[in-house]
Amino acid sequence: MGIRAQQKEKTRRAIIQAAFEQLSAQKSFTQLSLREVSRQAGIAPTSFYRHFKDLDELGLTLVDEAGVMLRQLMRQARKRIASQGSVITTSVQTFVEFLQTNEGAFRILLQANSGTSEEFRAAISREVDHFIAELADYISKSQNCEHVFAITQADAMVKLVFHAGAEVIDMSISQQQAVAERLVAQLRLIVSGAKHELKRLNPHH
Amino acid sequence: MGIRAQQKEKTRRAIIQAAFEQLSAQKSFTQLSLREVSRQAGIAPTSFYRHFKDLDELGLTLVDEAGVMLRQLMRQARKRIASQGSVITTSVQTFVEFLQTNEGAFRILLQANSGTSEEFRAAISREVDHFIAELADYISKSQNCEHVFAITQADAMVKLVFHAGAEVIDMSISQQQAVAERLVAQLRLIVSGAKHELKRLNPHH
DNA sequence: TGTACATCAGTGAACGCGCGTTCACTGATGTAC
DNA sequence: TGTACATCAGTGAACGCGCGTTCACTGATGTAC
Repeated sequence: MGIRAQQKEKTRRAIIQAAFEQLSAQKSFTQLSLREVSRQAGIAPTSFYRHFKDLDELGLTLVDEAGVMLRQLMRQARKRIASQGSVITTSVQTFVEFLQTNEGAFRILLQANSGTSEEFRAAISREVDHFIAELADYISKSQNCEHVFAITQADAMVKLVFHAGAEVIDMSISQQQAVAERLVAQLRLIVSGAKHELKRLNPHH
Repeated sequence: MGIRAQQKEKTRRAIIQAAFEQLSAQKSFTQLSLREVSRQAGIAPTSFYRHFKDLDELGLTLVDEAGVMLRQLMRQARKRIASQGSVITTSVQTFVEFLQTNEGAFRILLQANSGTSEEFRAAISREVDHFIAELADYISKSQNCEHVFAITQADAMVKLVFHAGAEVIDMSISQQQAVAERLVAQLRLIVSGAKHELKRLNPHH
């Protein structure tokens, strides 16, 4: 890669990073401004257009990046589960750690999808659904249950996890602990309920 | 109430209604503009100030109004449950009906709390927590279980319901049906899991 | 009931501001020979 | 290696726009006597 391409890539990263950094409880994606992001990225507002057609295109890029991180999270959690067991607590713990490391990335997915273009919302749904589908796969294998039943569980679990994530991200550590514990209890309820239901439907186990 | 006070109240209602009407999947509360709301309410932008200090104050009013509607929803659901039984499906059905009747009101609560003032988010939390507390009360009575355990269940259920509501509100009726069914299955999982856990902890029942 | 004054919801003009976007330009990097 | 030209990331000036907010005002409604 030539010097010019390297520099361009560096600027592109600066824009993306600036956008992630601007996301907070007080400022959601829809409230980002091209000028403000450019300012923080250290470029003139007009330079923004050398990298993205508009803010919406940047938004889709942010969602993609966040998706990549989600997949890293999954891989990491799987690795830890394999070595430690205790699926639920390990997963929740891994998730909380990731929240802290990749705050901006998760805000894009957790925060309001509202007030954005249909395309943007679809992109977020895609990432979340992908996450749900992977979890459902895991569940249907380990419980040897129907796909729909696995999806029902996975959907509930992921939504509770993400919702808790959205709460946790702006909390003090002590409050985080309480939410994490409640989340673990809730996930256990679902797992326990699923076992119960399965037995009821397939008594020959 | 004099003519002047009546007219003032009427204008105030017009502002609130205009704000609710402007909320949609594409436009969240943070994206409302004082001028646009005033335009739709049929008044000059400057008249807005005769009723609200600023948009934030209007926002808090909208949250209050939505809270009132939530409480109506609860009363209605209770009444129906008493006469029909089948707690879960009745509740979900009641909720879906309410979503359609009070769309704007629910968007305020369901949509992104993000990108707003701390006060605004606190007001929304208050309404939702109140809803959760009422449900937890009901649960702890009917299951004769510990308060924390009831809260865990209620929190999970309300969050799943609200999340499903946020999905449903912009869907065609056929898609709504699928989400509603999945939601019912998820709530059943939680109830079933709770029963299971209770038995495990209190075998002398 | 009639009159004189006070209140105050609603208004139009005007303001300064940050925004997204366009344009022609610069000068370092890349390429062809 | 050296030269002449092409590319293109980054720029500063300029634009029109909708915004929130202020101000002095109007005229219907309310009040006191």
